Amino acid sequence: MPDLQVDPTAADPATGLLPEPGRAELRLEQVLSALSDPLRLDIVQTYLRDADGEERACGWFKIDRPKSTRTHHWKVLREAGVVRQRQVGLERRNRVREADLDARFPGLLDLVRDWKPADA
Amino acid sequence: MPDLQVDPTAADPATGLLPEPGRAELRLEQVLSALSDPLRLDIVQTYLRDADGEERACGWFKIDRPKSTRTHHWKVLREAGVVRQRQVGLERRNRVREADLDARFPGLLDLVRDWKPADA
DNA sequence: GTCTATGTTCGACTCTATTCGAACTAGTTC
DNA sequence: GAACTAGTTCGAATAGAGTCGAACATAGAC
Repeated sequence: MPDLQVDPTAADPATGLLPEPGRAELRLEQVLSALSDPLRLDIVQTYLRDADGEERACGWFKIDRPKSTRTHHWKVLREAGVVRQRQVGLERRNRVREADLDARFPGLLDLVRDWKPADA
Repeated sequence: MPDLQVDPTAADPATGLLPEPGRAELRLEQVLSALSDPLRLDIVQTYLRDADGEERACGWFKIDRPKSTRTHHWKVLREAGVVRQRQVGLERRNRVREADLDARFPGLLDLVRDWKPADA
């Protein structure tokens, strides 16, 4: 008997979109928690500064960590609703959900854009 | 031989101020981390909404947790630079560092003020 | 088919956070 | 002095977050 359930971790076959919270489901505490890690803060800042609003594959961000670590952080960001991920062939293309975050938490992304890392 | 060092956790004898990071030392990731806990977010929001800018003792916030837990959360908030604590007699009087936070992270406290808890 | 590239999943480990009770300290009041 | 109060400190238990290697999956090029 085949399992007719849909894998809740899988990408939408039509759009390639991975599951994410809707705009109304965004939780401030979860977003803050996702952004409180320096590595993730750096990912989001790099996107905001250099990605020109385009989708960027994980590899575009030069993250000097093992692949499993990177996957973990992308997942945290996606589940908090900070980034949207779309599967295209082998790549997972990412973009920060600027419109959703600006609508729900105005000014927050500006703080991330202006952030200066501690050891800089 | 007496220890002439000053206890770095003690209140300033003159002002009663407990040690805290200066405005320039505030770190976005640390502030976000401090605010990512629902209990602490509630503390800060309660102050912003109801404290009228005045100092408030810990007991003024009706926090339904053991005393040791409350002490812990106040310490996290103070060390992140979110609140200032002043020892006055038996009480520890608290205030959110609105001017410092607005200067370094404009808009952040507005998000806290407008936050709606999950189970509300 | 093989090879390569991009990323996931799993399990384990470590480190940090959170929670709390019990004992304690220090003002205040009597 | 004793009693009360506001809060700390310590130690321990538990839960959670970050890190990583090894094995795996899948798409594309050849």
